[in-house]
Amino acid sequence: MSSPPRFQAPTGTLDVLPPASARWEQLLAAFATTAGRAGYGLVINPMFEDIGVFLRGIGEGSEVVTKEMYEFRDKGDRHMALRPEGTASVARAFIQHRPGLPFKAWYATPAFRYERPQAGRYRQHHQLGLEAFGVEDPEVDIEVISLAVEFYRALGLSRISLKVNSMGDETCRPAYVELLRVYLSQRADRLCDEHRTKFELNPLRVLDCKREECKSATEEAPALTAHLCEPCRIHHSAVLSGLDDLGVGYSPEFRLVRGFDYYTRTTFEFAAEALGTAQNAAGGGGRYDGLVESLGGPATPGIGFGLGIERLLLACDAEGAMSESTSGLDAFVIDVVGGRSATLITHELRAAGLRVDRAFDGRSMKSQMKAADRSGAAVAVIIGEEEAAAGVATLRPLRGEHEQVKVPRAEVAEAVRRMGRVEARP
RNA sequence: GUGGCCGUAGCUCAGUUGGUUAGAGCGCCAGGUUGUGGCCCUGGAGGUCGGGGGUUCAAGUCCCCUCGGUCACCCCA
Repeated sequence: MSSPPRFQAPTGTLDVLPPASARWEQLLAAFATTAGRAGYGLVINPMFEDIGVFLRGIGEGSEVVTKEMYEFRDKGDRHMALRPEGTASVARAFIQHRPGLPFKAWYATPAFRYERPQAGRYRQHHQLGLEAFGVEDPEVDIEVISLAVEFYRALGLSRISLKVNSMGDETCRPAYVELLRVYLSQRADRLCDEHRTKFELNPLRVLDCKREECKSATEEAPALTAHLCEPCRIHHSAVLSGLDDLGVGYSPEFRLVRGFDYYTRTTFEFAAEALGTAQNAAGGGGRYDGLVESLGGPATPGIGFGLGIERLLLACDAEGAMSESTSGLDAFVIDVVGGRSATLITHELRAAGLRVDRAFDGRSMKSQMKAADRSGAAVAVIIGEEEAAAGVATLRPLRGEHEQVKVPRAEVAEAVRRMGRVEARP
């Protein structure tokens, strides 16, 4: 019947179909709840922007921007790009609309990066994130980090580790980078092949290098956290003590260098320890006090957090968290007298707030019963010749110990509710 | 962008040293059971063997190219 598919999802993209998509719904609902409870409102943003938003926002020192961005010219010859992450365009919207401060927002968005796909890495992935603009107080850093922790916990994930660092600011970072540059130049021969010649470009990257040579060469390297200016030092220690006070476990990690240029002061990253794959970052974020200004807005501090849905679900799989649930249908209507009764009854039951499906195409009772069984519904509502003549419906429980009963048409909704409630569904 | 491994039915796979009309299990549809799902039995639908080219009397099987998947590097969610 079918020839080989002419079209398929582009490399590195994913189709998420039911029933697997049910977990996406749960995940989104859980995130909306966590963020909403803390006063963060949903922001819906374009998936593409003038490319400058990302070049100036995320920065040209980031490979996500220089090598991986989907860029194009539209029919008006505007140079656009698909968003590679969420924060820069939320910042752009903040500048454009000037909402009152603090501006606390959350988002769910696809993100696009042209890379070779592998476990937990796609060309289109989906991010959940939240941002707080206009607050310099370290207490908001603690809020953002703890909301992330709370979200992981809400999903039932336990093997998530947290690393925290500070990137300093424009006062203390340049001096530190120079210090690191000198340190590295004295040990250049011990660095990995790539960084031996390129460490000058971005010395911070060497700290993050996974190769053994770089790791051992930087073991004794000066830490930025030890060279922060006084305001950054006070900020950083307030964040750490706040996490302590909330009982949030973390490890300080002076090697933690995140991929976007906009970070200042607090940066953090969550790793899913249950994932044995190379891509185990389950989320991360940090403070970006210079971002709004670099996009042409008023100097406004900010901090945010983002995570990738696909990767988070892999972590859930690895931990056995958030397993797929059944359909949750309350009833399945079977009609062997033409199908119109099913139309009327499903309509009534749905209006009564029940979740109800049915079969079409006038199939045999046996076939409809099979469909009812497969649907996961708790109860089959059967209309045959007898029921149609008598103005009743037969209710047959599909799980559990109830007896099959006949009820008047007007009482079907109530009877379905009764039958479904008593049987605890797994 | 670089490298390893892998592409046979919707899914998981078998297919001998190249040898007739390519198989199984699960799933799907129908029947056994003309008013009852799950278990069982029977039957059916479903494949241009990822695509293209080549070698050969003969290719799912060998060779080349290509597309896709997967894992790793790199980078990150």
